[in-house]
Amino acid sequence: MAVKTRDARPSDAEMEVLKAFWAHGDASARELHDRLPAELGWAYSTTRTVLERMRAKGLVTRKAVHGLAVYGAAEGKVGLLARMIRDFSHHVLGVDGPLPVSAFTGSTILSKAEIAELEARLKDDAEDGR
Amino acid sequence: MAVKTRDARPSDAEMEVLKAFWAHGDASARELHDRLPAELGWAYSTTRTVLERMRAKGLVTRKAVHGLAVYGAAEGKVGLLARMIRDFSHHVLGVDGPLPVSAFTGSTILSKAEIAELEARLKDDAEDGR
DNA sequence: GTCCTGACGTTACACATGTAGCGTCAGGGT
DNA sequence: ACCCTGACGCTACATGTGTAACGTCAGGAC
Repeated sequence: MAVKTRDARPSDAEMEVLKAFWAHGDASARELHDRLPAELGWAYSTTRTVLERMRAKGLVTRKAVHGLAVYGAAEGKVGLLARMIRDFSHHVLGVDGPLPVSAFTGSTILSKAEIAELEARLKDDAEDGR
Repeated sequence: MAVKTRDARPSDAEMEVLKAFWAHGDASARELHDRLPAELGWAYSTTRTVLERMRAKGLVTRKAVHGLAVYGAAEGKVGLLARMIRDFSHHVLGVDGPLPVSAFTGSTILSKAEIAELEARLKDDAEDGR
């Protein structure tokens, strides 16, 4: 519970990586690269650099499995998205109060249950993240 | 209607400027600077630089009024926000279809009418902005 | 034992962004 | 006529981001 994954705002490229982790779980750099959408057109080295930077920022974790480096998202999808949504709403839309997430029903990366959880979080912790 | 204000995604700092324009209308660099929230702590020169970069990107317009440079938002609040929301939703949340904006009712920078318009736009043009 | 291959770490480089200073020129005050 | 002030244009510089190559080392192929 003492996860102090405080801020760390993922960039666009980083979001792609996170989505891949959320969708298919932890992976080695090579596996991750292979599962990233081909449209990105990244070179393998690009994938690795992005990954390494994310590790530096604490966005992904890394553990050695039989000597192979395996990465994974450091923070859960819902938690991170809650923060990002709050940020966006506040800062771009000027919305302050708790906002209904009813809007995101069509999400391809969130299940019904996750949306419910997301809603709960957005309603909840509005006064802690620095 | 041939406004081709295509993309141009405003950064955080740029959003501050746009919000100021939307809230109080066109202004000279000095006026704009004075009306920006003091919490930003920008130096006047910073305001001017941001403004100039925005002009380069086509985010703001500039006209000389009696020799004084007066700037203004190039694109309407609703239009720009519609694009930003679509972007965010798609890219961060993986939402594709038309999304209900019902969520943004608490916005301090959007009126009821504007939210309605926003909703219309989000529903509408989903296939043009390259 | 030698060599190839793939994983790793390190470094590079261009452009965006946040933040700000310097030099110049014109108009108004005295 | 001269100087001050403010507006403008340019330049600067650190950090973030997108994108990628180079060099090294270990384990398996032969």
